Amino acid sequence: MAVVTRFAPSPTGYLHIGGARTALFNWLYARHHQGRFLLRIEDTDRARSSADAVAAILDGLTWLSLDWDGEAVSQASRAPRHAEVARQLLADGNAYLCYASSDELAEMRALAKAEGRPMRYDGRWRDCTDAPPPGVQPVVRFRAPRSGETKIADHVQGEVVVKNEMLDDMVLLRADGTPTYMLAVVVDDHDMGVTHVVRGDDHLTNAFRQYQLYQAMGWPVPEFAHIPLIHGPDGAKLSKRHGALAVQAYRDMGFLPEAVNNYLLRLGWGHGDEEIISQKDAIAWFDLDAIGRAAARFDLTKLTSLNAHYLREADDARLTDLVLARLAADANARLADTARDRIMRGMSGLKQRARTLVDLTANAMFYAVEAPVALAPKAMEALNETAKSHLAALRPLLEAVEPWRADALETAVRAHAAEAPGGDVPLRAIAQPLRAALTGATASPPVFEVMEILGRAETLKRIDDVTTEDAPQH
RNA sequence: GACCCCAUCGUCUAGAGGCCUAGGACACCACCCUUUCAAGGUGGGAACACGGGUUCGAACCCCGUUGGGGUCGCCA
Repeated sequence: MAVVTRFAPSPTGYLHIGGARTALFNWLYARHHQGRFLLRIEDTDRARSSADAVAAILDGLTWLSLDWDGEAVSQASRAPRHAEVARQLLADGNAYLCYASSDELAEMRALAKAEGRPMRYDGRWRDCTDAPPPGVQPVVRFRAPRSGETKIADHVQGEVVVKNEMLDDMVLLRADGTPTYMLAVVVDDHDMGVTHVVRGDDHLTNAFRQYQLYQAMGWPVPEFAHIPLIHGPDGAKLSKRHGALAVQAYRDMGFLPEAVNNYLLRLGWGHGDEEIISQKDAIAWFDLDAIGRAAARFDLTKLTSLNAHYLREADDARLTDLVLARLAADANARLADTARDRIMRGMSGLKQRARTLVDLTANAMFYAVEAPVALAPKAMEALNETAKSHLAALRPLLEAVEPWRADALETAVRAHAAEAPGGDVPLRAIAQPLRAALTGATASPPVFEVMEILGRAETLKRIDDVTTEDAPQH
């Protein structure tokens, strides 16, 4: 049978990093088996759902290139079908009407708490033949088995058993006739042909009640895989207030989607000693049974390291576009006409020195702007009097170098350093001031490469800017 | 509190009774390379939570303890 998985977020907020991992695992499993990966928006709680949240979720999945098959299903739109199933359950005696008021429920809750046991509906309407109280809209409750036990063979958690007496009669249809999550998720997963339910292990206890519902309807029960939640760096649960950022936040921080995917994949899943895993390999290797049972902590440093790797591998033109877009958003950047061309040509040298797109953009700034460049404090320090005299002595030589290429420039400057009056000067005594003058920083791509890309005129202008008395200071 | 789940370096993990004096990655330290910074190379410190079993033999199996986590809604 073809594998069908689904990702079923509720649109009450953005797609956070934990949800993204759940989506990734579902996607990977489906693609591994050449099955289908479906998307269902669980919006049965109308009050808390929003179109913005749906848009943010779709945007997040798209950015991670987790494409879903077919149209995203709105769970709310399927309410009539949910009600239909509830009616069938009622007709079959697997459900009943419950007229208990919220006050009565609150009493049960209070009593349960006082007695130190979990809140469970006491089933007072389960077999009640009394006349219903006037004016009360009933809810539909599931008639859950009261004895025996329910067993789930979970792909991650293994075999988990719970005594049926621990489970109460859950609400299927609310007083207003709308379905609850428990009913909707089972009906939809069944109707959509979902074969494997992969979700956070906060749903593990729900799985038992859902299992019973499948049984009551006589439907085949899907395979389950409840994956551990992601924790924050301090081991506490990752919450929106505690590091569970929207995937878009990682995009803004300058991470590449492939790095986020690789990182998320390695969080709770491993394949031998493999660390850098391409999407192709991930699809080939992914397996639910290899998912770890313990919760993992989110480590931004490791994500950053992975990102640096993917940045180095990324296509220059793609990175140039990304950097330019960030530069364009920076109101302070005075972009030169040649910015794109220079950044594109300098990208291979730039990208291997950056860990995020934020770094990359900052480091590309000296290529993007027109002279004079802003000097960082350390660059200013490097440009002391000795350094300036070296630059001044170098200037006429640079004016004459042919061709204006990195290799020729390096040969010329090295020769000049070796022939310097008063013994040879170490190359760095000249290269560092040059770097400071040309890039405004003390670290950059190879300085001769920088010179070639900037061109003779721009190079000389930048040298003049720092060797002239009224050089602009920033 | 009840029920359920989990437990290998700081972090992510490999490990499915002997291959483990526990491997890899990130981070950290040192050295090499080097025009800077990265990258790369080499080396280093760093873990089987604890206590009982079972076994010729346990990181791997069992029990308990401790410590984490999850769930207990007419939310999803």
